[in-house]
Amino acid sequence: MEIQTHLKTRDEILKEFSEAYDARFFKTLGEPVRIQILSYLMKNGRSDIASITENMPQDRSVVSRHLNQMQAVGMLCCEKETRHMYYSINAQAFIDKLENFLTQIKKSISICCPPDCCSK
Amino acid sequence: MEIQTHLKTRDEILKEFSEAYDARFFKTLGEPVRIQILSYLMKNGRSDIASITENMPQDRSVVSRHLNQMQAVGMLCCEKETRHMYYSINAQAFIDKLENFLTQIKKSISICCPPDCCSK
DNA sequence: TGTAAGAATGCACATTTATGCATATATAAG
DNA sequence: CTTATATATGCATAAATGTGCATTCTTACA
Repeated sequence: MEIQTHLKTRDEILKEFSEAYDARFFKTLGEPVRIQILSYLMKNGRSDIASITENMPQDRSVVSRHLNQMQAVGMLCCEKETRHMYYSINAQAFIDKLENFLTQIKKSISICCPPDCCSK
Repeated sequence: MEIQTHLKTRDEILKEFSEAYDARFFKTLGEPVRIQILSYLMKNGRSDIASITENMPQDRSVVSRHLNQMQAVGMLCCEKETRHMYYSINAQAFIDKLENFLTQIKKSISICCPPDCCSK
């Protein structure tokens, strides 16, 4: 039985980094329009699509699609009530995803990077 | 003189959040090809463009442009030596940016979000 | 000085993505 | 049951982005 079975290899660390990475999540974060929606929800809380769209130049259908995408990647959650679709920030999932990625990045950089990796 | 001059208003918090947000940075993070480059640099450290390109299907010029963009948003740093352009992860700047954004998100959500904001 | 190697840039092209209109679906109200 | 409202979806279009080839630029080396 090996002594260091609990220690992770460089490859394992890098694999965990890759697994913590969600391209769609960051693509979703990369669009200013969606950050504007996020700001609105932080300021006004749970809102329906019509309310969110009032402060934006985009068409209602466009905002609807953005919201749908943001929900799909775990940033928001939604509930249908009567005719309205209410969206709110999925704070826990959102922060968890960012924190998890940050943790993996830190681990990968500290363990995997050779000394000359991060010069300057 | 007011008592709470050191306390930030909701609008100030949201403004700080907006300022911590860098669309280009997250757009850069959203492309899997660039994450592949990042992984390579984590594994192999400071490398020139030719070496990085060896393990990728993309053309050298394409990789060159990705690297340039990653450097522009603060993820990498580069040094020209003789004919070679060496890139390495700008660990401090990279992590700082992510941590700063995460901090602002947390602040904004905890202070700005109404109680019903993050239901479910 | 001429040649080769590494990288950057101009350009064209393909893919992705954002957008808005028209329409469809679902639900509330009269 | 008809109409109005809120949202979702099909479709076409425009803009952004990724890609590769050809060329240029810089620097090392013969």
